[in-house]
Parts: sequence; C-alpha cells; structure tokens
Amino acid sequence: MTTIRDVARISGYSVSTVSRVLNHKNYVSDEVRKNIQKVIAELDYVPNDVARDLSRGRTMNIGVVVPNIDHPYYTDIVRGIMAAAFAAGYNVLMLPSKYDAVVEHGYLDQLRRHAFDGLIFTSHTMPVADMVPYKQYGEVVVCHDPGQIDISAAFTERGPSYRAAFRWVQRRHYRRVGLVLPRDIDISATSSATITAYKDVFGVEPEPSLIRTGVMSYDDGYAAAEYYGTNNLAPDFIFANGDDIAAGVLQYYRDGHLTPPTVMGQENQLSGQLLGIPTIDHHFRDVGAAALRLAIGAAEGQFPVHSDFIPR
Amino acid sequence: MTTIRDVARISGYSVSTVSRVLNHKNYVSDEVRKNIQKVIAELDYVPNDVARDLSRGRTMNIGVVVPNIDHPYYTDIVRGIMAAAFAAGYNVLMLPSKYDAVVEHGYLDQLRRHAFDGLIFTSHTMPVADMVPYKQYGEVVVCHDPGQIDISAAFTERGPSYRAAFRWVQRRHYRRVGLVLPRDIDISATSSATITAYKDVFGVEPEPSLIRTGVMSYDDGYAAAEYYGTNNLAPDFIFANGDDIAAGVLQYYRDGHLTPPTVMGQENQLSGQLLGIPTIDHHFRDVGAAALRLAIGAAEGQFPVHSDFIPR
DNA sequence: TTGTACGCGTTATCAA
DNA sequence: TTGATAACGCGTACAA
Repeated sequence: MTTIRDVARISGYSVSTVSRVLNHKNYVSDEVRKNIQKVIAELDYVPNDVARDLSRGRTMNIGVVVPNIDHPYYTDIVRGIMAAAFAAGYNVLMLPSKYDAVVEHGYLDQLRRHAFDGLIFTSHTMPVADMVPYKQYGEVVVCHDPGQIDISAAFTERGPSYRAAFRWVQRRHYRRVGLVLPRDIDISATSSATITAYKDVFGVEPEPSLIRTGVMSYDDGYAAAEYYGTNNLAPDFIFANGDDIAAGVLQYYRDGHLTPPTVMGQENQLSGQLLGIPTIDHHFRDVGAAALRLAIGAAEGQFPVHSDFIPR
Repeated sequence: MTTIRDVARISGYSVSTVSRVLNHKNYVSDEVRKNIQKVIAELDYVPNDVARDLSRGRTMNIGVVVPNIDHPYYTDIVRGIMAAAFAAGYNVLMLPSKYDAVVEHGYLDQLRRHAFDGLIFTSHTMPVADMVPYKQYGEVVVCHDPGQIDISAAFTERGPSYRAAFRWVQRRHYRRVGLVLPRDIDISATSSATITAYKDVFGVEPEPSLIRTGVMSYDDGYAAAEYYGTNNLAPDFIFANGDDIAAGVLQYYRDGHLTPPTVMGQENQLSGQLLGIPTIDHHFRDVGAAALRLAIGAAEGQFPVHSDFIPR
C-alpha cells in the first residue's frame, strides 16, 4: 500500500507539504503543488480514509436504526435520510434492530466507540430517556415527538391530520370505529396519537374491543379483520395504520363474500390508490431529511413536519 | 476521552495486557484480568473503533450501491444483505447512485481508500469490466450474471422462470406481446434476459414497436400503456417488470374504460396479489444474502439463485 | 505471563 | 512557504 510518506519521499518534500496539497490548503507554492500532484498521479496514490478519520476524530458516517426495512414508513424515511446525507457528503450506516432494546443499546455503544458521528432512531423500543446520556458521544436523533425529554427529534405532526381524518369519519356518522394500530399504546407514539385524536374529535374513549395492536403488515391487517369477524364485533369503519394493512383488512371481507366496512389507510401507498380509499400522507421523506440535518449537527432541537389527510 | 493508556496507567499494567483483556486473548492471569476489568468498568472505558480499524486494517463495513431505494428489487435485496451482515457482525453502508456512472466510480474509490472492506453493486450503469481493477482493494460484487468477466456475483437465474412465463403466454395464444422493460437492453441484464427468453420460446424476435424501456414505476407503467393506446399498437398481452408497474398499465385502460390486455408482473408484490395477476418471484432476499457472503470473503465465485413463476 | 516499543496512515502544531 | 514531529488510539511482534 502506498502511503503519504512514499509520496513525500519520492517527491522530495515532507509529508506535511503533501498533506497540504491533498487537502487543498494554502501555503503551498504552485510549483511544489504541481510536482507533488505529479508524483501522486504516478504512484496512483489515494489517502486512507480510516487513518484520516482517526486523525480528524470523525467518520462522516451516520448510523440509522431501522426495525424492518420492508415497512413503507422506513423506506420513505430512509430515502429522505440518504438524499440529505449524500448532499452533505455523509455515508449512511443501516442498523437493523427488530425492535430489540438490547440491539438498540448496542448501537448506542457503537456511537460511543466512535463508529459513527451521529445516530438516528427511525423507531425504537428502549425508553428515550435512556438515550440522553449518550448525547455526549455524538448526536442522537429520534423520529417521533419526544415530549419533555431533551433530545433532537424530527417527526410528523400526526395530531392535525388524524383529527381531520376522524372529523371526516364523524361527518359520515360511523358508529363503531375499529382502530388497527402498530404497537402497544404505551410504547408507540403512533398508537397513542391515534387514541388522543379520537378522543379529541369524538369526546369519548374508543371502544376497547375494537382496538387491535401489533398490526404491521398486510397479513396482520387480514388477521385483525378476521378477529372482528369471528367475534361479531361488526365495525362500520376501520382506521388502519397503512394502506397495505387496509388492503389486508378488505381482503378478509372479500374472501368471505361479506360487505366490508369503510376503511381508511395511511402512507399514501399504491395499494390505497388502487383501492380508492382515503389516506394520510405523513411526508416521511421530509422527516428523514430533517433527521439527518440534526444528526450531522447542521440543525438543533425539534422538527415537526406537517402531514396531509387525503379524502377519497 | 479515556484511552487504553489511561486504563493501563491507572490499573498499573501495560497497554498490551489491557489490550489482551479487551480482546479476550490468552496469556492473562485471572487475577490481572479481574483487576483490569474493574478499572475498565470504573473509567467506563470503551475502545475506539476507528483506531481499531486502522490498526487491524479493516473496517467491518460493507458498501451497498443502490440506485433508488424505493424499488422493491432493492428493498428486498438490501433486506437480505442486512440480515446476513448483521449475523456476520458487519455494518452496511448505503450508497445511493441514481444510476450515475461517475458516482459509482466514486464508491469504488472509497473502497480503494479503505472506507469499507467490500462493495456490492445491486445494480449499476458503468461497465462491469471497469470494476475488475478494483478487486485488489477489496471484494467487489455485482448482482447480475457477469458473463465471462471475472468478478464475484450473486443473481437470480431469470432464464428458466422467464421461459416458463412465456410458455404460459404461448399456451394461451397471445399474438401481440408487449414488453415493458426497466432500462436499455445493452445496459440492463434484466431487459436482455427477457428478450432472450422471448426468442427461446417464440422462436422470433419480439415486435420492436411493442418494446418499451425505461419503465421503473407505476407511473412509468401507466405511460407505457398510454403509448400503446395512443399509437393503436393494441397488444393482447403485456409482460411488465414488476407488479406495481403492471398495476400502472391496467390503470390506464381502466381510466379510459377500455378492455385491458392480459398482464403479467414480477416481484410477487402486494399489488399483483390484489389484482390477481401472474408474477415471478425472484427471491431477491436470497440474492442479497449470497452477495454479502461474497463481499465479506466468506464465499467466492458466482451464486445463481433459483426464481419461480407464479401463475394465477 | 507480562511489558516495551513500534507500526497503522493521516492531520495538526510549531519551529524554521 | 516548508519541514520535523507529535498526536490520534489501538494491536502486536518481540523481548523479558
């Protein structure tokens, strides 16, 4: 491997002068610069990024914790992160977590070991408060509203669009509203925001028997509908946490030749468009871009992003 | 920042002994190990990954070049890569390319600068032959059949499933088969494999006016169908490069209240399931897993992966 | 079993 | 404007 010392020796100048040429710094005469560049070209020399990172004390890498890449929430948010990272000259490290708190802690430790400069949690199981001590080692960013906890965050403002959606439901006089939610209400910001918006609009708690949690996919949506069906719960409206999930819900009724309730999805996915159901666009790409800017220290604090209810 | 030297100084042992404890090596007495581990715990010391990488000469990072993350081909293949990387203790660096050959070359240069140990091209625009010289700097892996070129590769064997699909078409006596392909035939392995399989089954070249390239998305599929429609090309069957794309094709006819041709998709996506169209499952997760094993040097050579035609 | 000292390749400080 | 040299933090022959 050819090093900066080889270039120095062969060109007849010192490593510091070569380093200055490499980094386009001043205090190098045009002639010397030209000579050194010629040797660099001849030797086909390139600097070693790891040595450079060690010397500079930063990696230009940002870690992104992702429970499962197949969910549209994550692909959208990761797209936004990647685009912003590329523009800023950063590389993105994908860190799969499967919602495992132990694995999540492992990534915080990697941050501490300087494996990357910043860490974005697109979602997580561990308590946000446990992340705070790690801020001293690099930027830590979450992608939901962290409430009172002092941590950088970028997230969609679900309240307004959820309330708009439920007012739409209310105007149509649906009586039995099924809520098909991703994870338990105490750990999922999405789920709790849904419940809160429901209460804001309807003035009452949602019917507990009509709430299904742990629903993340088309198949889960199908199973949730099956649960409603076999237990004779007969919702006349179902609010799902994604268009694909809503598609699974509808398929259950279709397979059983039953009249389906009205359904609403989220994420503005192709399946929702095909089925002609109302949805909510959370603009997750913008959330991702904002999260990255926080992670590289180009911005600070909390970044709420506007979301849109799309009636159909 | 506390370093290994601090641990050595405070514990009263040398850095090499501390290093041995850190790396669970032999030749350390239990008592010394315990003393040192106590100091490590007290100081809350963790080793610096960058320094470790520099010293060891490798990063445990694998770069993955991805033109656009939203396409199902890439999300599936990346999922396979991530799962295998996680299992092997590697981190995955996502490298967006937008099919730009200059950007692709930039990532090969990053490999040369030791930013990662291996590089996987899920797809690319630059010629494969241009990658060969970079093999000296680390593993370079492509995700299509590289033909005679000596480079590691993991890819779906498209031939058998494409031929099975076209035989299905043939048995149904379709006469005017539209081919809706991703990129130009000379740069896309997918496109050329489609043409070859068509010729194998039908014994003739596909009708040039019925071939559309550059079709990557639902919207592109819609536009391709529009092209057929406005030019009175009247295909009676359309072979699309994805179920979502096939959905776009069908939507054009639906919007115009026209009788659609029969369509076939690929990727076994939700949209294809909803529309009840035949498709091809390429098992891209397995391809990704194989690609990673090649990239970390756990395997060598070419890894063809079997794909399945799914009639419906 | 433990310690010394050097190498990894670069950047940054300070002197010349 | 250029150069010598000390960091950066860790791993590892080799010596003891």
